[in-house]
Amino acid sequence: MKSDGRLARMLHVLVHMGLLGGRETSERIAQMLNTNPVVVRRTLGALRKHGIVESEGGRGGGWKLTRSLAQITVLDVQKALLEGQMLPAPLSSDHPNCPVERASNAVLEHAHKLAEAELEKAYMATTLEHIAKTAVSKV
Amino acid sequence: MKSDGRLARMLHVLVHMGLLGGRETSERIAQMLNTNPVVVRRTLGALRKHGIVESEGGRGGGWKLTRSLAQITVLDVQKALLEGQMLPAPLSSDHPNCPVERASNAVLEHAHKLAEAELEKAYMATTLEHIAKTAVSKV
DNA sequence: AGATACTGTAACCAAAACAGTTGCAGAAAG
DNA sequence: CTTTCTGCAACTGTTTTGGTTACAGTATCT
Repeated sequence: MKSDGRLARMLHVLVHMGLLGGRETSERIAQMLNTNPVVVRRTLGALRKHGIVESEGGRGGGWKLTRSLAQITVLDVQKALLEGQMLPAPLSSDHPNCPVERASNAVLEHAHKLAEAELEKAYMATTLEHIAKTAVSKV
Repeated sequence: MKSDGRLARMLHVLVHMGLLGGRETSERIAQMLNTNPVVVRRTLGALRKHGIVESEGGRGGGWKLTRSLAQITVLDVQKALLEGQMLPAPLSSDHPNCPVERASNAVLEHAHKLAEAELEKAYMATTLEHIAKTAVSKV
């Protein structure tokens, strides 16, 4: 399974933005992430749609958090990045009428729903401020 | 995120094999899954390495379960198909020494471990016989 | 007004993972 | 010694993420 690094990268950069306090350009954020300004705009754009950050064009523009680190949970960020389910069950659809396939799929779906609930619970319980404090205390 | 259909397909076909009782060729299994004999051999090959099925070459050969459906759990099948972790945390590794990145990664890792434990528990609690009975009762 | 410093977005290419396909070597039964 | 199987390598297609280039739009400064 392929891991999608966007969540980790966004957590990383949002915490930095919160700690710095001001507005940051895509260029500077890209340097924080060892990547490209366009990738940053692409990904932060998804967060903007969900009201987590706001952007301003033109000279002196850039990106800023719309609320404090304490008011943003990991789940907020994840939901902004994901279109669909967080942990979709990998079902088969080769024979939709086969009762065996349906029974297998039902088992997988149930298990994934349990795991997803656990993941969501953990994500919801963690704010970006918590991450920031952990990081600072370990410097 | 991309869903890997191998687990669902293998559950499907293993239950069929268990219900039929005998030896099945890659050709017939491929028809059950609407796919190709080579894909079947490739995937069942992973299960053979873990002792879940055995194969015989030559005329009259094919694939057979090594134990009963009641003695195979979904987790057994999943472990046979997966090399690494079941639910790897999608971490970032852009700045390994940055305490913020490390704190973000730690949070993600912890949450995924909880979810993975839940998934593993559900997989371990479900045998293929359970799937077979569910399917048969719903015919 | 016009240069400058930003974002927004489209259009590509690259890499990774799973799936599908062809081709052929090897083995076992008839 | 032919037929019927598996085993395996090699190639292609597809999807998803990431990286890059290019260019249009916008706000600020002089």
